[in-house]
Amino acid sequence: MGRGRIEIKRIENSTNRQVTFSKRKTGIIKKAREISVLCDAQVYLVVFSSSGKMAEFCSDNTTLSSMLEQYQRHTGNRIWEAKHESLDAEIERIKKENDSMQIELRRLRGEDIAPLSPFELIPLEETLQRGLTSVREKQMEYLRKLKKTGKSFEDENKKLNLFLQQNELPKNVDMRELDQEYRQEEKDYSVQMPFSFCGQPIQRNLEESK
Amino acid sequence: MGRGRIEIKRIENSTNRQVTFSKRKTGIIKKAREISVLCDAQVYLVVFSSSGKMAEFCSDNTTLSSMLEQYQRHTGNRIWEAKHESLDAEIERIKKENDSMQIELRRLRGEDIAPLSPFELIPLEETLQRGLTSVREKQMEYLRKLKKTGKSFEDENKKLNLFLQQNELPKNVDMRELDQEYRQEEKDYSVQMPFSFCGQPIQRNLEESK
DNA sequence: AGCTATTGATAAGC
DNA sequence: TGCTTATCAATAGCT
Repeated sequence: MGRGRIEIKRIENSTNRQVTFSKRKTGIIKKAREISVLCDAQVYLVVFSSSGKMAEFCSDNTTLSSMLEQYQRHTGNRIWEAKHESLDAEIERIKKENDSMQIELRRLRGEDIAPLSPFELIPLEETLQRGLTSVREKQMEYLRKLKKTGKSFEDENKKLNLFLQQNELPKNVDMRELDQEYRQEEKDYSVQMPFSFCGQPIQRNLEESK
Repeated sequence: MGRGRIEIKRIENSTNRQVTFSKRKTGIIKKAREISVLCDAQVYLVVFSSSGKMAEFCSDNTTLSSMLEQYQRHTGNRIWEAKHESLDAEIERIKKENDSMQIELRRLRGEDIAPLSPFELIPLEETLQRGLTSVREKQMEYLRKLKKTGKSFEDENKKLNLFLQQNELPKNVDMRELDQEYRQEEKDYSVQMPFSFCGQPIQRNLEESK
């Protein structure tokens, strides 16, 4: 239907293709409207050109969603079910990951270890020991840096007290005393000495030396 | 286009309407195929006749779902997205939970603690210390139970060696010697003594006492 | 379902 | 894109 018949195959000239798309798009949408009016039919049509332009037609008194519901009722297909399922699967996967992390976290905190066998306790203990060693190493590093810069310990002490107050921990600890403690114990702090104030003996020592 | 032009309005004669639907349905689907091939376009078309018959066309290399996704990307409309939004939100929530657990786990293992301030190290250390205490308490419990039941230590020793072998840890440790060690240190094991064999001095002791 | 006169869509050109 | 026009395609009405 035009000046010469054309073969129905991809139009290679891009400009030509676009022009034809534009014309035929108008045509097919007109056809869609006509059949919907003439035959009292429900019609939905979308077209995307190769360059990404979109055009749609939806018959009056209908929406795309109602159309899709009808489609599903008719075919039994589940259009969005596929995506739904993949989302469900991902949730399942992440939840599992979550659970195992939760369990490991609790065990590292020493909770829920009752059902563990002695053989399971060993790697747990080692992990904790390594973590503790690493943390204390880091703490020593801070202490050494503080000493080196010669920065006033008083400022740090104030900050520390503020922090301890906020965290409901023992107050009035002097950083210099802490440092003294550490210098005595530095040789094997990594395994033996807790840096924080969770042990009674250490707290007593600090208070006595005030 | 036929024997006389027709007005585009609902065809009242039901039979006629169905006939026209059938003919035009064929026509519009042909048009749909043509535009999709000629213009390399993606096309989706559904029609429902007033009597409930359905026909659809979907261009090659596409599916209705992919079409709809494209539609949504284009229009920003949410067709089925409402149903998925809650799932997406849950995934987001769990992932966040996951991330923070991951971070805490790594810190408890002593990894990624470089950016932590001294004040952040303190509660971390306390948690580790508590965990370690708890784990060692549990280990002592097992040792006490073993002693009480009078069960042969040899069996346990074999099991332990097997385990250590599998985990590439020091071998040939006798549970009885371990127990000796612990009895000496039991009073303050919870803070001081590692149960496992990560410290050189302890290993030497074990070997010396053999 | 076919047939065909007739209108409708559109390819090519501007 | 929009308009024009020569042509081909779709289809209304009939059988």
